[in-house]
Formats: sequence, C-alpha cells, structure tokens
Amino acid sequence: MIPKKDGHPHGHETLRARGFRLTEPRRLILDVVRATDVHPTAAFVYRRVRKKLPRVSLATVYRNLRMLAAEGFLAERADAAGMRFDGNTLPHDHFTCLACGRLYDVPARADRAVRARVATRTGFEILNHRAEFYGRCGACRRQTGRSPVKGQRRS
Amino acid sequence: MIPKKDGHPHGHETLRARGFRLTEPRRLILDVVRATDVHPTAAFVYRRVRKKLPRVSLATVYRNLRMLAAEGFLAERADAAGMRFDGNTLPHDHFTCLACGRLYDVPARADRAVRARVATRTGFEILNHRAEFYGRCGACRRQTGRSPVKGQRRS
DNA sequence: ATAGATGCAAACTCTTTGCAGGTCG
DNA sequence: CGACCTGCAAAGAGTTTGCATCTAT
Repeated sequence: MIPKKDGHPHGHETLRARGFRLTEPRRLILDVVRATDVHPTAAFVYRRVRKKLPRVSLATVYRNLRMLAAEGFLAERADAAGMRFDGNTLPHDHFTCLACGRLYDVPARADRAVRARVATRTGFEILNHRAEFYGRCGACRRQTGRSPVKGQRRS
Repeated sequence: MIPKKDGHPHGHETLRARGFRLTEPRRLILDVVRATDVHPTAAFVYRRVRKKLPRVSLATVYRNLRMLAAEGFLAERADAAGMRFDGNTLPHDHFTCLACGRLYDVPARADRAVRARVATRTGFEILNHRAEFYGRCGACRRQTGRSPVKGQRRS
C-alpha cells in the first residue's frame, strides 16, 4: 500500500551512515519486511531470507528485527501470538478482519482534534495515537455467513 | 475508573446461567481482574489469588482467564511482553505512558464519523474500533527530563 | 452421580543470550 | 586489522496440555 522502492525514508545507505554494517543477512531481512504488507512474524522473515541465504540463523533474524525496529527502520507490533514487524514506518492505522484474521494498513487520519480532546480530559500529554479497526474485509463480506474465528494461521 | 460493584453486566450469576460452575478459583480470578485497573497479566492474577487460595495453580488461572475472555466476562489484550486482561468490558480507549509504561483507560469516543469514513475508503465493514494513545501521564509530566524508556516492570 | 474443574508436571512456542569463529569497512 | 556481526546451541519466559483427582450442582 506504500511504495517500497528506494528513496525510502531510511534506505540502505542510512544504515551505513549510522555506523551499522550492511551485511547480507541484514540487508535481506530489511528487504523482506519492506517487500510485503502482511506484517510478518520473525518466523516468516526467517523462511523468506533462508531461500536466498540458507545458512542464516533465526537468532540473526531476531537480532536484526529488534535492532532495525529500535533504530526506526521498521515498526514493531504486539499481537496475541507474538511480535509482528512492519516496513511501513509512516503513521497509519490498522484494520483486522475478524473473519480471515488478516491485518490491513489504513492511511492515518490526522486527527488533531481527537488528541486535543483526550489531552484536555485526562491531563496527559499526547505524543502519538493510532486507531485499530475491526470488522470484515472486502473478500470476506462476499462470502456471507462466514463467521468470525479466533485462531488463524500466522504468517 | 469504572465502578466494579456487582450489578456488573456479567455478574457471578451470569456465569452459572451459562452453564459454568462457580468454583472458588474461578470466582477469585474474576474478582481480582475486576478489582484492579492495572490490566493485569496472568502472573499478577496468580499472585493475588494465591493469597486467598494458596493451592491454586497457574494453569487454572490461565484456563479461566482464557475462558472468561472468550465468554465476554473479561477483555484480553496483547502487549509486547504477553497477554493482559481487563475487567472493563465497556468500549474504551487506552493511553500508554512512554515514560513509566503504565496503561490507562480512556473513556471511548463514540466516533461514528471515523468509522464511516474508513468504511467508505476501504470497502471494509467496520464493526468496532479503538484508539491507542501514547505520551506522558500527569505524574511523569511533573518529573521533567524523565526520558521515555523501553523496558518496564510488568504487573 | 457425573460432567466439569482443578493441581501438578511436562511439553510447547516464541524469543533471547553466550560464545567461538567469520566478515565488513 | 579490529570492531562488529553471525551461526549454533542452550537457556528463558510465557502459555498450554495430559491426566488423575476432586467438586459443584
């Protein structure tokens, strides 16, 4: 949903500029996350990277995902079954389909008013916010009668 | 933040009415979650319940939390370090303090307009939505200079 | 009486860490 | 060459499950 070509806000060059090495595993891990919009798990990234670099270890995938997220190259998101990563670091909301379990990005609303209202009512300083939507996606709406389920396969 | 007295939307009677036994562990587990607003982890509930019922097992706590959530007596929430539970089943938003890590409830906004806008733009059927706010809570604002941290103690 | 719930211990899954050896710059 | 990074294996944390026993109804 967001173009993934380079000229990305944090391209490969930026990694080097910040003193990180641009190793093969690291480059592939970053590319895999950025090349998909499924909000992949570490296991998903591992499987993908292994196709091009069969000797990569799961530990390296975890170490890099964590590091890349901490440095702002990726976004990190907790989910009932573990951590998921997102190459889209622009502010955006999420839609979870209760029928198929898929997680979609939704462009962010610039809701200044909402933040201001909450800040006033609570006395908190609001630095950021994000909305989570739940419902049925286009594909699932067409399959009427499909009932929401709880356990889905993970990516 | 929400009154926890009985006359709760799903009181103890409702459990029985739905064919579940009202056992001592189960009753205590439900009460512990409802009596706090810290969005407790399973371990927190376990510790609390054990004070009154020292022989309770962690497995029982997990089984009941999962069952009570599935049946709508509690809400369930994923977080970077695992699952958290919430006795407040009314729709509400959340505020996470980036300085101290505490999670606060924020009364829900009835934002019909937001849902309608997203539904129109995406073609999804929106059944529910919730907002997540991030910033600094009142207590932390007073301690100026306190910088946001990543790892906090869990409840 | 009996279906359902419990306690215990073992199993499972996801994630992190220690360390010896490899590699980017 | 040297700091950083990797693969491997083992350890950790959180959660689930099998089973014999117990208990609410």
